[in-house]
Amino acid sequence: MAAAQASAFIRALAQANPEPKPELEYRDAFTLLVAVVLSAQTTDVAVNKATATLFEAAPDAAAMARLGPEGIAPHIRRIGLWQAKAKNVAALAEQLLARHGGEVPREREALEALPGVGRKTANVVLNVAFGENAMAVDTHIFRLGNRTGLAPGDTPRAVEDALVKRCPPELLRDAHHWLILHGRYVCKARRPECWHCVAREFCNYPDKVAGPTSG
DNA sequence: ATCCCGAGGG
DNA sequence: CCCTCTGGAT
Repeated sequence: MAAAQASAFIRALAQANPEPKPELEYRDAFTLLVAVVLSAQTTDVAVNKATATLFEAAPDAAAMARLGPEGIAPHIRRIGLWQAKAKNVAALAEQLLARHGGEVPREREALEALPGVGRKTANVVLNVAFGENAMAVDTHIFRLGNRTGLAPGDTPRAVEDALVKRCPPELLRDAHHWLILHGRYVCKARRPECWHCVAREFCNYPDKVAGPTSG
């Protein structure tokens, strides 16, 4: 897909969603970071429920560190991998205090050095919370990038690089939400619903699904 | 059965 | 590259 077509693809999503409602509701760096750390192999809805009570008990790194794994666990028992995540989040809060004055660092290296934080989580925080030139690639965006031709690549990193290169810079931040929501609800893994896709005319997917009964 | 906004370790 | 950690929705 040419660069111009990639821009048109993303602009079509933008026009359809002037005020995108993110699945994970947080834009503040600390709450977003914790929410994303909790989100592996779990639905966004479950994470939002868990974090609602968790952040009431511990709205910042200091409070979260005080809570500790045993204090965190009861809030997140309904989500997958909660035992490891309770430890990670507690350790994460402690390191934020010990090494970053209780704030979330803005540097990729510092972010990825935190327990439970890999490249994907770091990219979400860099992009969504800090507005940096980064793009997180999850399973949805990976699939969408390849299927549509928007950002092809055989590794998440390759898809990431293609997206950062092709997305208009001023749209990069919100594109994260647009793409992930589009991947979840329209360009789905099993039955992509091409018949009401707003970017259909810019998509290279060869077998565009015609209607609900054809998939 | 299969999937979900992964990271860490072998 | 592979595996494991884990629960809930569909």
